[in-house]
Amino acid sequence: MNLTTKGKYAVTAVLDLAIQEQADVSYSKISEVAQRQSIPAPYLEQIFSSLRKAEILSATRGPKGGFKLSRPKDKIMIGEIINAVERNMDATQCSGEGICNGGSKCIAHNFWMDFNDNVNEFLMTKSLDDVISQRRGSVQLKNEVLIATG
Amino acid sequence: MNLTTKGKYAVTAVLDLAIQEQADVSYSKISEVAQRQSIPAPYLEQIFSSLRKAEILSATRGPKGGFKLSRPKDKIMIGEIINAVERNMDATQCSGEGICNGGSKCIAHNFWMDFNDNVNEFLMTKSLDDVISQRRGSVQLKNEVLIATG
DNA sequence: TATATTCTTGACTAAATCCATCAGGAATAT
DNA sequence: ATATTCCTGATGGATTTAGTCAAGAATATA
Repeated sequence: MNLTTKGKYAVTAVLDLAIQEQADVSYSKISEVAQRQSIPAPYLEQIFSSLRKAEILSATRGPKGGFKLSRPKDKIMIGEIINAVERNMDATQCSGEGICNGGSKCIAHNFWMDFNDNVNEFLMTKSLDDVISQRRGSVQLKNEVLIATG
Repeated sequence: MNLTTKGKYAVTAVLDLAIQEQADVSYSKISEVAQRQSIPAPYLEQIFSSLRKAEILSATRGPKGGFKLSRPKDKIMIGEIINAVERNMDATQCSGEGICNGGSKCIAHNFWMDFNDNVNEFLMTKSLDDVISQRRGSVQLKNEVLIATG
């Protein structure tokens, strides 16, 4: 599994756009976002390019142009952002193909599949809105009911 | 966050030792484990060295020597193994120090902390025994009650 | 229309990290 | 003694990461 600076920058930058949207700013320039979030601007250029291709952001060129979210902030999941810019979020050694020990599954294969499920469940159920609102434990997982004990 | 071949080899190799133990084999040689699990032997040497220092494995030298688990297999958690050999399993950009945006916390900081908690909870509640027994959903998480709906 | 502005694309690079290999030494069983 | 096995540290090639840079295309505005 891989979660690099690139993916973290991506999440931070998209969160920035979501916050701008809350403040009624529609388009933000790369240079603005880069400065606010301490991200190298030319690097953010690359990252936003991927996010636009993944239809998470939309862009217009020229003066007053920039980037904005392509969907409401409760409809964009953190996992989407990461998948758009990261190379490989799979934990299995064999990319899920089950050939991790000489053509067959290694003894840890199913464990890493479960781990993948866990990570994906977490990342795909957290929206930009959830993160901005600092909501914790607000997501009701499949087959589970949350009961406060403290 | 980082989960590399090294960490995956480590988990596989320790699972191998746990399975050997079940078959009443006490000590296994590096070369044996390496061959069974398709892991380069000199690399596994490095890995086992770290695991011994972390007191997950114990070793004896000489003929009939080798490695074995230092504890029962239900008392060794997968997360321990990974922590012993991987460089950095922290997802925050600032190693948790809260200096990810010019001295203060970036807007994604708390999210990555939650993500860390999620991953650690998963990895630290799965023992070698759990994985070998293919148990799924057997772990009751804090503040949660599992209720089958299907 | 001219111009400044902003995204768009692709090539490029230094540094870091990963994934090992290898050699020589130390301990131990027989 | 000797063979066996772990122990340690140095080394190195390949890959990936984390950016930089330059030239071009689209757009708003005067």
